Amino acid sequence: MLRGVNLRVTRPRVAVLSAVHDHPHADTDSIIGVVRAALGEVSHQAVYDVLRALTTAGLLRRIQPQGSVARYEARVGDNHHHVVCRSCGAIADVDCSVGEAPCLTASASHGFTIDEAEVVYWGRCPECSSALDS
Amino acid sequence: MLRGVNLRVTRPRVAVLSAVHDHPHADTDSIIGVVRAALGEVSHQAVYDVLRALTTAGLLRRIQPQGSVARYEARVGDNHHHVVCRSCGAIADVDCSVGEAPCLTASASHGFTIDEAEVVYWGRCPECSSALDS
DNA sequence: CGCATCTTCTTGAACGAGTCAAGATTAGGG
DNA sequence: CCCTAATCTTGACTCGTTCAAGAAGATGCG
Repeated sequence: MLRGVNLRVTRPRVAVLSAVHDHPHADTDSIIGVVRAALGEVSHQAVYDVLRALTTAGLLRRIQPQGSVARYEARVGDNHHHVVCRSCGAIADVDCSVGEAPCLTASASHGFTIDEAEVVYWGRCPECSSALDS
Repeated sequence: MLRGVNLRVTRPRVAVLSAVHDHPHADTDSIIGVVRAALGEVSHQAVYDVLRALTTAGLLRRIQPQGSVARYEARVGDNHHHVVCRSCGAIADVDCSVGEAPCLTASASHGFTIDEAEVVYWGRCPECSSALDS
């Protein structure tokens, strides 16, 4: 999998990759924690580095809703979006609601060449919703 | 306008508000610059404070595409979205392409109560597009 | 108009995510 | 097995943003 994108196979890389697979939408700190649990001491720099390398290679996707730190997920290339909870910051996946490329045709694009539409739904997760009612 | 939302009318506030009106999508630093040009010395803290107050009051909207610092705009409540240039970071407004509330109906919302859909289009602005061709 | 009060601004320090840089390690090809 | 270039470690540092304490200013009332 790493070889498929011309990257050397190192222990930190394998660990980061499986960490993200096992913990979708995890922030960098959590990933560092998981990786350290698996490998022992690993520098945060290495994790940042690996995350960037994998993101650039297209194996990971970086998401960063407002007011949150960077998070990573392994689902790539399937054009899905995210729901973010306004109170607790939980993130869930949402499949594209209107076909293959949702809203990709902006009405007035000002001459921009658009290649991607990113959608973030804001609301409250079930837990926070019911917590508000009580 | 400020009184309408129960905020005291101070020189920094007026200056910030008109700065954002005149410079849509400006980042905080630019706003500080504009405000200082108008008023003389103003602390960055005051600007941050005012921006937050106005955002909370609903007079401004804060946007923050990935890899960019916070930006503010005065168009609120009309459900429009943004195109962001991948190379130079320029931002332009895009009216909602599919009616009042675009994509607001996610297919599988995981029980989330959704109240807003935020759309960011990624691409290249006319300048950067042609710069790439040459 | 002047005063009391509470909000807002100034000053200065602190925080945290992320980045930069230099040198030690290590994976992979020959 | 060895060489070379990519990768990891260590540690310092940047930059946007926030926190805190005290001074200044706006608003309402007499």
